[in-house]
Amino acid sequence: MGHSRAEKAKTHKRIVSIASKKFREEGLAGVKIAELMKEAGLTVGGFYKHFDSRDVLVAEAVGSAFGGWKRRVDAAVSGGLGISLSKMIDDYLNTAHRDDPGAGCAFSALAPEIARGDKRIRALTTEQVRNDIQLIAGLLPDNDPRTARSLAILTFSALVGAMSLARAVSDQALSREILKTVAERLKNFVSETPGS
Amino acid sequence: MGHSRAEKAKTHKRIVSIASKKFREEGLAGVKIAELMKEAGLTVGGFYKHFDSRDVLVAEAVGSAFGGWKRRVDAAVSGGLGISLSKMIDDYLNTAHRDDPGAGCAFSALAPEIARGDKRIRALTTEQVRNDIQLIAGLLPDNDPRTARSLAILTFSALVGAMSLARAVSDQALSREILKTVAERLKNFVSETPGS
DNA sequence: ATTATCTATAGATCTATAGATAATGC
DNA sequence: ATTATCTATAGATCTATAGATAATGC
Repeated sequence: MGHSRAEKAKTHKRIVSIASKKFREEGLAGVKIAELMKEAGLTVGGFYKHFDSRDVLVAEAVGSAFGGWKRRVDAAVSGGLGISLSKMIDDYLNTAHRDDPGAGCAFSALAPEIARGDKRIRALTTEQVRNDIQLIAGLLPDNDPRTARSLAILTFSALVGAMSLARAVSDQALSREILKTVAERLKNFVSETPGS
Repeated sequence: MGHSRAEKAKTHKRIVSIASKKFREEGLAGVKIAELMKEAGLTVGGFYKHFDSRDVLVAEAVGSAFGGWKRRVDAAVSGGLGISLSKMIDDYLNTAHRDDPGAGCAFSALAPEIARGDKRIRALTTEQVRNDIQLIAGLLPDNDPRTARSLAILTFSALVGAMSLARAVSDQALSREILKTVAERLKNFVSETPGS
């Protein structure tokens, strides 16, 4: 017991990171504080020196999940020679992402619970949706900005919906069909749509 | 106390109906049995003569939510002169549906919780997804069956994703933009896509 | 002296059950 | 006699807090 402030900051980040993963895996309501702290190598008692309440952690962890996804895409965009929309779609709609929600998109894992969430979470979410729409629009072939935005919104919706459905069904063939079909259709669609 | 068997059957249906609504509104984890029974005009004690466990009710209520949606679409299809895809899209992607999840589509309200659910719920869900894909494919202009199925899967995914996102964001203008844009794009898309 | 974490627990809540009550249905 | 519902509660669980402990940091 009794650690430095630097260590406390590290601990804080570790708790948030684990929570972010667990919330996406088990839902915002499904994660217990004691369990979470244990996974972080700590005990329940310490929790409230890090967060005023459970809800504060939820907001921080959801924000962290958004941040992780953003960093990942940003890295892909600026890292190599940029990322194509096609690559982004394949990076999203695959079975690895489907089977590891804890490391994946927070929208497909948590959207309905976020919709029931408090102001803070929904504000974070609004900002993130705006960012993602612009990000996808930027990856589209050079349509006029309005068309690009509109196609980006459709693409984003289809990605989130396809992953949600692919996870909800128990038949693996149907699940894969959903991922594959939506990926193909989105790629064709976007490249073929005329500029208005 | 002490009622007829016919009344018990009615009571059972009433509990399931209220549960189905509440689960879509508050999530599968958010509904308390005592609260639910009170809304049905009953008390907690009677619950377990109707359901072996809470999970049994969840499965029945999710099935009921699917059934309700199916009846609604079936009625629309056979009722008038049939329903167009365009009508169906508008019937789904509007603010009334967004603001009343309890009476709406179970996928956009519950998909991530269903994905974490038990076998029974996921089996029900698989069947329902299959039905909905076929239903949407049947509403599409006469493409070949494969194309129709593929477009139906994209359409279904986009509907569910758009509603999920529209509910998750707090900015009303953005929320409406998502609904409106996806509705328009889907309508254009489907009518313009060549038969392969 | 301050504080990061721990142990222990109060208080609230939720599922499920036991036993009582008042009807139905043979 | 059977049973649909009620009242009451046991048992489990979860959030949050109180007070102790062992470090840091002035």
